Amino acid sequence: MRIGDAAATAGTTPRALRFYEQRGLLPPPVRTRTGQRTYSTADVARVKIIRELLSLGLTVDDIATLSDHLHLLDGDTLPEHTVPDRIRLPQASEMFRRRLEVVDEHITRLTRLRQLLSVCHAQLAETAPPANESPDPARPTTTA
Amino acid sequence: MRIGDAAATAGTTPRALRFYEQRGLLPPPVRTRTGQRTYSTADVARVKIIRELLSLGLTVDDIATLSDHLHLLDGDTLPEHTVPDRIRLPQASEMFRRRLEVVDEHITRLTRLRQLLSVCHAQLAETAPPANESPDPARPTTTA
DNA sequence: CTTGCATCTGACGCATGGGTCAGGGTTTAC
DNA sequence: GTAAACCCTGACCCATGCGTCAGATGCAAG
Repeated sequence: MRIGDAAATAGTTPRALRFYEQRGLLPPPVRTRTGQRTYSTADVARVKIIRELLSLGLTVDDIATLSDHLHLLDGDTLPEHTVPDRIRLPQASEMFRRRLEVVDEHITRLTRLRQLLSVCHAQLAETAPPANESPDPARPTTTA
Repeated sequence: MRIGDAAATAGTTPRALRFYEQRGLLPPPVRTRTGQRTYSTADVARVKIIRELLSLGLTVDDIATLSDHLHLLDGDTLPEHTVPDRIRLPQASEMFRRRLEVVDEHITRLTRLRQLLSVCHAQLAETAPPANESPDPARPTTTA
């Protein structure tokens, strides 16, 4: 599978795959002797995971730090590629901790923002002719 | 009050104030006849609100759209400056609705991410020699 | 063999929220 | 009166996550 198909299958673009590779999110893929990248379905799966993590708010650098442990997620079965060292494990663990803190903080902030927006919205509805309003959707759908 | 003091009082920099002004978050301030900007305490209050909203994740453009309604928040008492029209009210209301949706979505995503991180962290702790771990911080501190 | 799409590398572009000069006037303090 | 500190505008710089072009090959089809 060459880069175009791989990218399409993963729901992204060739450019993104090269970018991920360059930034260490993806192992350097097997090349044909003429230099064309070839990807396996495992590679594609990994790309999907990467996209998921990005969409969740992790940065490229975060994911690069994690790249040797991505197999902990879903069906990703790619071998570790950059470093086999256990030395970075505590570091990764630290990163998780810090990330968790940041995420918790974000959630807190967003919850406050939500409240604020909803107050503004309500006040606006009072002073303005009611156009088309949705009844206050109460609290965030923490259904996840 | 000139720009330096105003910025310092609001906890930011002169550059930021000029930037907010340029992007329509702040009304063009009164100038001395030599062209220096002067700010009132109301202006400063508004800057604080702007910073709060930014820190909550609103973009500059969002806040610009809201700028005529910022007085709904806190003690902001600046007059509306760009448009007195009521025409944009429904639009602003729409914006609030959409923003609320986006925020809710973010909260949902972040909550998922949080869970994911916490799983990874736990698995890492299993396979790795326990260096220095914090006991799983459970759920986001929704203390706000 | 030739056409035409896919791929290669390298480099510059975009939006965000400002930081940081550069080159020149203003205000304040001694 | 003169230096220090502040302010002015305009312009370029940073990191992120790619998009987009340019010029050169590669590959599959007729």
